Amino acid sequence: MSIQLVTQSVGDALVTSLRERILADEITAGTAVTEASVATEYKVARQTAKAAIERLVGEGLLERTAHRSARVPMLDEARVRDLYFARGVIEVRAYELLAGRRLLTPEALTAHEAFRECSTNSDVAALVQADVAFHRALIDSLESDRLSRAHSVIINEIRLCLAQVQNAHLLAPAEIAEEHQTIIAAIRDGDVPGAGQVGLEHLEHAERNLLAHLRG
Amino acid sequence: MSIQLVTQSVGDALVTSLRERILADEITAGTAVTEASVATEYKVARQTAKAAIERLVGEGLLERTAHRSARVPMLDEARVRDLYFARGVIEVRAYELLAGRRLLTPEALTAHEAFRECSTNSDVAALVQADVAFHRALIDSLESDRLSRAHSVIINEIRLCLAQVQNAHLLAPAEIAEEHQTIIAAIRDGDVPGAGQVGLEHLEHAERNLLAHLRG
DNA sequence: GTGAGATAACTTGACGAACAATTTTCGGGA
DNA sequence: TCCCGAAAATTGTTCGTCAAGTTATCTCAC
Repeated sequence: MSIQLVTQSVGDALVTSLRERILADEITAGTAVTEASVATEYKVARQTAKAAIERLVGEGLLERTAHRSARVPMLDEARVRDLYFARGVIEVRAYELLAGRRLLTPEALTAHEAFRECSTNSDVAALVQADVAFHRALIDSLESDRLSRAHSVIINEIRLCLAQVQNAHLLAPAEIAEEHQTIIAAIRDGDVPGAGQVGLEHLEHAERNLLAHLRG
Repeated sequence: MSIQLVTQSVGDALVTSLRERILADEITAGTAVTEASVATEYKVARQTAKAAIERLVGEGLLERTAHRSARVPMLDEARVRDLYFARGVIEVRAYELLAGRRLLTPEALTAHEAFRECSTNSDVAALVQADVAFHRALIDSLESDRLSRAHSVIINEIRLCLAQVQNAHLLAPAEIAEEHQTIIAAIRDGDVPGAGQVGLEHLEHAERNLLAHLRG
């Protein structure tokens, strides 16, 4: 048995890099992401750039219509509502299932602690990252590839929204940490409806803040 | 205001055609779907075929690892379990929400009637199609693009499983129609936990039948 | 000056050919 | 029979080209 190496094709690396840059708000919403510009920037063929853009369109991180350049989608109210609604459908049921099994993985608890530690300093990007990691860890606990994948797509698009309002301090870290704690407590107690309820409130809270900032 | 024409690029049409053929079990599991074969079959460039294959891989309808040909994934127990689990997370919560709103669209009711009519004759493919249409209509009632999309991906992969056991009559049409009826009734009555419960049982029923056939 | 229409520039859609890297297949030798 | 190396097949990636559609620009009539 030989030792396995982890390799990555140019195309995969390109997608990864672009995704990171988009989620970091380094590629801002509205600006055109043309196949040619990506190709020259990364010194790859236009075909390769095209393929990467198409994959990101599939993930919802870029938008495009025929014969027009791809753009990072603009943050708008309908989008935020739809994203949080879809996310809620998945997460609420997931938390209920976790509570039913009293299932709290070390990963989830570690992610919770990590968020807590992050919440003392004020680096917004790191905070968003830790928050996402916590929710992702809970979903991953159910060990369903398909569910994790569906959740991940939605979460990434939400990260996009959060990135676009990064400057605004619409996050009260301590409060969020507390809400996370109540979710964990409900799961630990096997409180099925409670886990769904506090999970839902946590999401509604975040959605309200985001919408308020969008209008104000 | 000019009249809008519906056009479709070669690539889109190619994806659509391949998807239909895969879901119709015309492209059987295990057989290689090479870029070259698709290109020559449809008389398109290899790049075009490659892009189409990549999109289908993204949908879970094809599987591929680096430098190896894409194949329709093989039906296996873990896959069925994962698919029905993920589907359940989405549909159960969706039915609860529909019940909470007492929301039954004409489309959903029409789809239910269509399935009923289908259930008298014995065309398995049409039956699967009608069943999928019913569940899709219920999810679409929530009018969330993201949720419908996530659900659609999972449903398509389930259709793949059903296609592979098409010969087996693991469906009791009348029974399924009855279960659909109970879901509708629960939603109409605003019975939130009931809607989730009967929805879950309906899915578990289908999953059990599929798993039993897989082993037997 | 302004608006409409023609024109040019830009961008994507699709194709063909080519070469490298990797996997699979196959045939021959121990 | 089993293993190994060569050949074939397949994907990864690039370049160049043309067509088709979109956006910007410019001109000209009013």
